[in-house]
Amino acid sequence: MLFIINERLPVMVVPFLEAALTYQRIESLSGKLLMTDELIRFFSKRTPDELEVLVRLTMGEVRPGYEGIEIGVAEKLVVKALYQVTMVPVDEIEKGRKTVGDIGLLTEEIMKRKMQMSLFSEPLTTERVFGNLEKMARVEGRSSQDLKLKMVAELLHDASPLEARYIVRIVCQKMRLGIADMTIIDALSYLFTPGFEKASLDLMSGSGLEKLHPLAERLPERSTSVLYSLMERLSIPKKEGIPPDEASRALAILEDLKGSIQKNREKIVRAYNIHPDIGYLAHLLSLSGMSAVESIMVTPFIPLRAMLGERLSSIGDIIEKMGGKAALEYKYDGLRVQAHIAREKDGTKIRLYSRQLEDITEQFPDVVEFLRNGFQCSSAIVEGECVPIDPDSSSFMPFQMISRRRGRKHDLAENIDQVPVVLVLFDCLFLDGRDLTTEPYLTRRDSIGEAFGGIKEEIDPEKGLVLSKMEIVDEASKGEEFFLRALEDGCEGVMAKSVSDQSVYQAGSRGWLWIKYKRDYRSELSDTLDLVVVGAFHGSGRRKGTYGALLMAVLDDVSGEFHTLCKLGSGFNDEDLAVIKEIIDEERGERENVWKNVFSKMEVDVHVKPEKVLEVVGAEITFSPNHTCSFNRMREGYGLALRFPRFTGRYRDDKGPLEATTEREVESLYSLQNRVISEKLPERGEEPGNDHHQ
DNA sequence: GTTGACTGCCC
DNA sequence: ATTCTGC
DNA sequence: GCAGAATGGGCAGTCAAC
Repeated sequence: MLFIINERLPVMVVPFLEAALTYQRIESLSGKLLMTDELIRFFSKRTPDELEVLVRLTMGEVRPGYEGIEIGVAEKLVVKALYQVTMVPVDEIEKGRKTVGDIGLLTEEIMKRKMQMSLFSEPLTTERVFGNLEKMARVEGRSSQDLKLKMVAELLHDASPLEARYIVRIVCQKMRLGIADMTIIDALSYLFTPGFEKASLDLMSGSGLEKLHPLAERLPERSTSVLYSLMERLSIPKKEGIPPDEASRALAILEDLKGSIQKNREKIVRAYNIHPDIGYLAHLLSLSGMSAVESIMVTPFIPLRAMLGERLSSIGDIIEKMGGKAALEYKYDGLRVQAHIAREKDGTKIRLYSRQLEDITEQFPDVVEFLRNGFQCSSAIVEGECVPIDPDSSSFMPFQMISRRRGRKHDLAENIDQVPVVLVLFDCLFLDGRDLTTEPYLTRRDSIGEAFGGIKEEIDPEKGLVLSKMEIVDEASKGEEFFLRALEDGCEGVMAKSVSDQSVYQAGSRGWLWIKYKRDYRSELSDTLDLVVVGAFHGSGRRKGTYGALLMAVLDDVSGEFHTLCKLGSGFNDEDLAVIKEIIDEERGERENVWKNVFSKMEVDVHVKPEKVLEVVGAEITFSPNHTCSFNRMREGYGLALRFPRFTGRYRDDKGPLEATTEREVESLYSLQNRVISEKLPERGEEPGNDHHQ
């Protein structure tokens, strides 16, 4: 199935300018329907191969994400290429990045200024752009950076400024058009729903609809706006001077059509969720129509998109949302793993996929062994969280431990010894040839036991397979108790799961059948921090012209220095962004003037005098190689940082920088973060709060 | 051979 | 991961 | 409520530069 586009025939001739103009129009529009119309127009009347390439380009990809093919080019390399093409000095380009806030737009501007000489260039085709992207993804080894750079430069050289904008964005995989996978699927569902032509003819042939003929004639364009405005006008027949019975007949035809589009959209979405490659689906649709897409089924060794959960901040709300009853499961802090297993003639084949569906089998041979030993059926897809454990105490280790295994290629054997893991299973999506994604939660959970007989909720480092701890609750107090126990046992929180008959596995979507509930969603359980702004970073995209993130520090009240704990870029609304810009522009200054008592390893765009205090909340304190809070005090060579930091919306104008959270306070939060919980718990008669951070 | 910038992918 | 926004 | 786009900490790998 691995093919190389260049080798396919026929050669396509879609000018890249057409793509660029389409993208430009999409960006300038507001309203998803209008954007969809542009896409529809762009995608229509293409061969299957052309369509596939156009879809991939629009997604900013060469191959589906799960194949793990990397272009390996991002902003820094683009800056170099841009320099090669325009001879505008790198530091000038860098300066522009800060004011323009979008590497694509910046490229366009610089090209406009500097490119009078490219009259002899060859017009770009989408094929050529795509072909170069593929080459970029393929090259590696010595001088590969140079080659990639040359390929970007080559495209830029032949591109008009507008085309350059999008080449750069495609290369960096940041299209920011306001459309992405779901809107492309929308467009495809319009394009491949049959019946537009017939509806058009029907409307044209009826009597009394003459006023609508110009629109009805356009139906085969498959534009959303044509369909919607026809329907709107037919719904007010009197005003339009149309016979009511004619109108309702016509309306019924269009309702019908709209219904089919909706149904087809759902079918394509379903296909996408169980075969997450839109380029492939587009090709298939173009070649064989909807029926081919409908026949796509859940298949071992094709990873499904993971189901995600919504969030709520109280157990009571969760139980209410789920109709009075919910299953609560521990939410383990590790790597999400989708395991595909099948017995074959020459043994049991097993592959592991990450949440983004990358193949991570090679990094976890121990997990593969656990699965092989425990598996009692013929084929299955199961899902779980791979968590690092301390085998002596059977307690969980911090997330940072397992990060050391993810993606590792070297010294695997030692690494496996250093970071033992177990796989905590929580779902079963496929068993012995049967697709279970449409079965309710409790059925799927039972199937885990069927696949792995004797699997238990207790951690068994030898066996390596664990069933996620679960309890069905119908009152908040019971749920709270379970939640606190989860925290005590070293988990992030709980995942509530609907136990209704409708509780299917919603691959790829974030619905209300699963609801996340974490400690830091609850203010009583997570302390907020009052941090001092010491630096700022220019924003990009919709944050251009304001600061995208701030560098935040604590006070070391012994030395009077400010030490950094995190950057902060989440939790700001538009007003906050504007206010913060003013604050910073007031306090900013030259490094040597304003950073006399600031100790930071991190470079910033703008140095800020430690003055303003903002309230920040995060999930937990971790060791940090980048931040200077408590540097060398808790661990040699490391400081402390805040995981998942965000602004609470509260400006602590009542506090000066000397009243900010101190380094010592952060240290004590770090030491206490696992114990505080157990003090709030009733006795359990088991081991006391396990301080799982060694 | 070692280091550091850059990139991509985990959360 | 979390959060905000436009529709 | 959905889809999209801002942003966080931190890890490993790759490659260029030393």
